[in-house]
Amino acid sequence: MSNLFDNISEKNKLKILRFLEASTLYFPKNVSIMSSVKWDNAIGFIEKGYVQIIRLDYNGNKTIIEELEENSLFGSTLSSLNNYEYDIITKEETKLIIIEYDNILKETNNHYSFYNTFIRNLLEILNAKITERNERIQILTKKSIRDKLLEYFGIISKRNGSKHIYLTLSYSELADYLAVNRSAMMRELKNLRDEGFIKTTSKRITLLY
Amino acid sequence: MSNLFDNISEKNKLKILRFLEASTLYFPKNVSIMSSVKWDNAIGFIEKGYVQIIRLDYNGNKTIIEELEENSLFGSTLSSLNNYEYDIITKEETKLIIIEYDNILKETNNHYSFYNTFIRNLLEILNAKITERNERIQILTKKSIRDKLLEYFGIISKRNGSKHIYLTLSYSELADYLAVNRSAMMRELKNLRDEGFIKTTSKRITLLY
DNA sequence: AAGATATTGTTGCAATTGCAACTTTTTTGA
DNA sequence: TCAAAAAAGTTGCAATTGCAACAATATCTT
Repeated sequence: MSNLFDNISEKNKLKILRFLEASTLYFPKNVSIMSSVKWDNAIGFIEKGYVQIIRLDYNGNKTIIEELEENSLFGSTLSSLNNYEYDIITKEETKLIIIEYDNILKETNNHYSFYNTFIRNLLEILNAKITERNERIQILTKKSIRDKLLEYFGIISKRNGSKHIYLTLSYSELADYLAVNRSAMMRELKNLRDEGFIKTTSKRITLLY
Repeated sequence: MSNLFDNISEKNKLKILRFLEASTLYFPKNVSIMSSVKWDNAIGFIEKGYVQIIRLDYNGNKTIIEELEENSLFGSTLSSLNNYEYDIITKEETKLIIIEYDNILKETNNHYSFYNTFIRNLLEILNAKITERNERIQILTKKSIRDKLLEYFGIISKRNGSKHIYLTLSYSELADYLAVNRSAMMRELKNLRDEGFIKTTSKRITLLY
């Protein structure tokens, strides 16, 4: 996964932040940062920490839209958070850099050759986001819980090049992610275990096929 | 929805296409264009026509990943089509412009002031794609067919600012899009009709809530 | 270390959904 | 224009899933 400042020196990074008129905010763990920022035209860059973008619908169903680790990018113009149903929650202490979107493409930026690298990184991050979404859609379009689980495991396994998977999500969160009932999912995991498709030890899963 | 050449004159558009070393291809209706192009580092721009990106899994389940109309952008680097399970099918006669991704960020491009506009358009298209995917995920994470339908209708209705919806997808395609069984979906539509939530006349739907 | 809180694991039962097998209607293309 | 193909519409039945209500573990937090 690409980083916004990949292949850019610390000195040039500071230069970029300066002419982007970026501001830096610090947040404690487990707080909403939705209301602290005017997101209409800003994007956020997580320099340190970990946050989740979640969605709560009228039924109280919770969906994790996105998990953002260190060096991830997110924001309204760049991923439509302009909806009151979304919330952004820090899961760790977080250092956030806010950038006004319109500043990204000011013509004067072009005078700096390293700015091309910055834009390339930005395009690559957006591309990675689309890929992520496509993977999620791939999973969600499976009709059975079993197929959703297998697709999820398959994607992770392929990504890491190993049949041994370590779950970063809790099982409750996984059920949310797959958009299925948690206990039905647990039941299906048991079936997969009983039928010899997988082996599990708490959050370690081995694919046996 | 933004276009790659918005706010760029025809003359400058041709200039851009020249230094991007773009090539143009023409396709008839209902053919796969997956194999005609080396997609590993190219993006495609649909100047004229209409294509669908679909996915066929091992069960034979078909999923429409994306529908691309005139002036849309798609491609491997920009949305991970590097998977043999995908196919791209023209649904109309199509004029396709192929651009090598690496050419997009050559430093010499910066000498042209209109190039900034081009990059801005590109960023906005990618952003729109992410938004689209988010909407789809929003729909797919609903647990019942009814809620999926209502979410879908709600999004379209909001987008057009009207309670009157015209379906561009056929009902079979809609079922694929929602990842549900077609006849179960038809049954649920009937229920919604009977319970007075919607009124339908073939592909025209009116929301009554 | 202990109480509080969150997560995991399990089950029965009802509701929803998928599937198959049709008929009817609409669209397509030679 | 007319036959063929595709899409829409229906239904019964079986399978899957969601839901509720637990008990058992694991994990915070003070």
